[in-house]
Amino acid sequence: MAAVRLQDVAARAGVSQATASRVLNGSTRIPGEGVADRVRAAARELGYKPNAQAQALARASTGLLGLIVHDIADPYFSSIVRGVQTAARTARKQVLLASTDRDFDIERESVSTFISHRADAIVLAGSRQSGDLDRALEAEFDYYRANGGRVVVIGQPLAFGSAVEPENHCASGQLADALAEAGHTQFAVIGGPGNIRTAVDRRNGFVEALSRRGLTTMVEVSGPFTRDGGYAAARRLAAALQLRPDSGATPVCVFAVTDVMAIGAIAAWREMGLVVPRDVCVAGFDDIPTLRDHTPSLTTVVLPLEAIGAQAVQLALHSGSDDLRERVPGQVVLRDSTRLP
Amino acid sequence: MAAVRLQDVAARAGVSQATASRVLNGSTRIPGEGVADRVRAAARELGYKPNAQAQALARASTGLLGLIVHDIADPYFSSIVRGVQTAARTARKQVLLASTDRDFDIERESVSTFISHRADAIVLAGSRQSGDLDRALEAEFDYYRANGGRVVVIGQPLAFGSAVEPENHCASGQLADALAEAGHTQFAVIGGPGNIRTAVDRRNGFVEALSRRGLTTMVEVSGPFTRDGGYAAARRLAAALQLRPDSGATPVCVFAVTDVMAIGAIAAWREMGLVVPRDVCVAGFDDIPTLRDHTPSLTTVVLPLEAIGAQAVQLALHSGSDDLRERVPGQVVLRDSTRLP
DNA sequence: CTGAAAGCGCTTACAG
DNA sequence: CTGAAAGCGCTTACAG
Repeated sequence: MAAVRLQDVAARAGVSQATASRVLNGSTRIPGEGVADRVRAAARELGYKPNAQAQALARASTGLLGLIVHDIADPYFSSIVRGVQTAARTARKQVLLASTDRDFDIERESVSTFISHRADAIVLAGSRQSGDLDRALEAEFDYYRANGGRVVVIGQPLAFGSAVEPENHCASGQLADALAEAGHTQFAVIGGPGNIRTAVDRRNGFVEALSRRGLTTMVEVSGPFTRDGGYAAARRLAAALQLRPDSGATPVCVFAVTDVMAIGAIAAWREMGLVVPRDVCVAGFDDIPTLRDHTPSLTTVVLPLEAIGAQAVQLALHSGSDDLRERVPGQVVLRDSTRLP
Repeated sequence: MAAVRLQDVAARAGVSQATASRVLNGSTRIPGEGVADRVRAAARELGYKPNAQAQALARASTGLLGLIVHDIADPYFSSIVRGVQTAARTARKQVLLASTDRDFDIERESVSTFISHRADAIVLAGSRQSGDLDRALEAEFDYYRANGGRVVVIGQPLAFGSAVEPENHCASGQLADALAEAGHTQFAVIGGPGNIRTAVDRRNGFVEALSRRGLTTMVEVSGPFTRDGGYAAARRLAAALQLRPDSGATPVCVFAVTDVMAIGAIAAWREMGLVVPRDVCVAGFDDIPTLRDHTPSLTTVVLPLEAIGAQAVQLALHSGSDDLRERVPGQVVLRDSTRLP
């Protein structure tokens, strides 16, 4: 049994294929009521389903939205994807998903494949190298944009394309201020990869706000943007600061540039017998959903993750060749993990 | 600037379109070296990218894999999706993702859309109503399968299609046994929706294993398959059992049919001043990644979530019209949340 | 080994 | 308002 085609519907309704097409999909010029009804009835009886591939070929657009994330299992990204999904559904777009495992080769391949599939837009979530963008990737995007494709990035402003930009630098500064005003005097940082813009911005925003108050970080360590990256970095940090359980000393306040890293850090310290916030304090960034049930509750900068995903879809759907930029502020929330005695 | 077509490549290489097609995509009968090289060079110089839509129309398959989950932000599903992504990538398939928000209407629409896009296979993750499957959904699938589409479900065996089935009933029984052998004597259950097969199987497996030992649950409550569902159910359970902080009584052991619900339950109890496992014990199911950094550590049944996603892809890619069934055992792991004094 | 031509299932000017 | 026909960009028997 072959799939029923538009032609089958047309034959059954006793009209031409063009007419059937118009009543079933065409917007303007809907044929006379009687005809339209006959066509719709025929389509229903036959169980007609338009072939999206054929429609895409005949029309300009595919209705496909390409979405690329570093790791779909990371709560930061899965929250964003949720927002994208919801917005895409109301816009009647289908989402083509790629999770790159933080591998830039895979990322580039994904872009290439999405272009082959003629996605109407490509959303790139997760920051990239700052400075010189991968040459090959840029070439892909140039080609894509030249052919009418829209690209929007979440997290880093590229030299081209639209962007949804969390105010990482500014919000990190506000976090530093809030912490200092809460009485913290000693700071340290667990940063991310040096070629990831988001990591760098957050670290800089924090450190610069501190220096404005005449404060300096005692130590800085860094690692991959993952739970394990935070875990490993935290061990090095503990060694550097010679942290001891219940030493009685004023706890150092550590800024982990990501909630996920902060959680890894807390796990590492717990294994060493260190208690947060008694022996060491820590703040994160993002406000991933997981935090809700984490102990101790984590001080962080709240980012509206789902809304960010939805906004990316809005920018992606925006007709017009101009590139848009949407800034998203973060909100500092102090919780148990930075509570002073 | 229009996208470069195969014809452009052929012209530049001085060969026919058929030849260009064969060297660039066709498998058998690769033309002579010289010709092939010229075509490849032309394709590279022009930046040719095959139009996947056109290829899909001309060939039989689209290379698309439709994946439907209840909620992409739920760690259970995002872990599975990660496994699907990885397997799909190695199989060179693209993933079309739909997150339904646990709405069966949206689920049906997603299936319908995936069929329109002529996905080669559709993977449905998340259990459905047991018994009478949504009539409309079934009709969609019948049509789809009749046209060569493969469907594979994760979690529930449908009347048709392939399936990756965690051994919910059996593993829950093993969990009950392990708990009883650890010394627990009083039990309760936080179950899921009555029309969700997975929830029912897990509850039954647990309760039946208990009864084999002459034990009965003291109370059973249930709620939606979510963190908040577990939270609300836990409050009702606490009221029913009249749980009090530090009462000194032997803690009741509660089986929440999902880790996500168990985490919500612990949060509810914590707010009531109840301490796990001192005042109440709890075990979950799934072993979502989040558990790794949860306090207290949660007793659960480990399911290889990513592997399950990967297996679903294998079944989806399996050529042949026969339906396959893959059973996945769970492994009980006892942790702090059920530790007796 | 290579090419001319038909066909995949739709949409959309262009006529009537 | 409706239809005949061309075209979207590929693949693939069928000939040569």
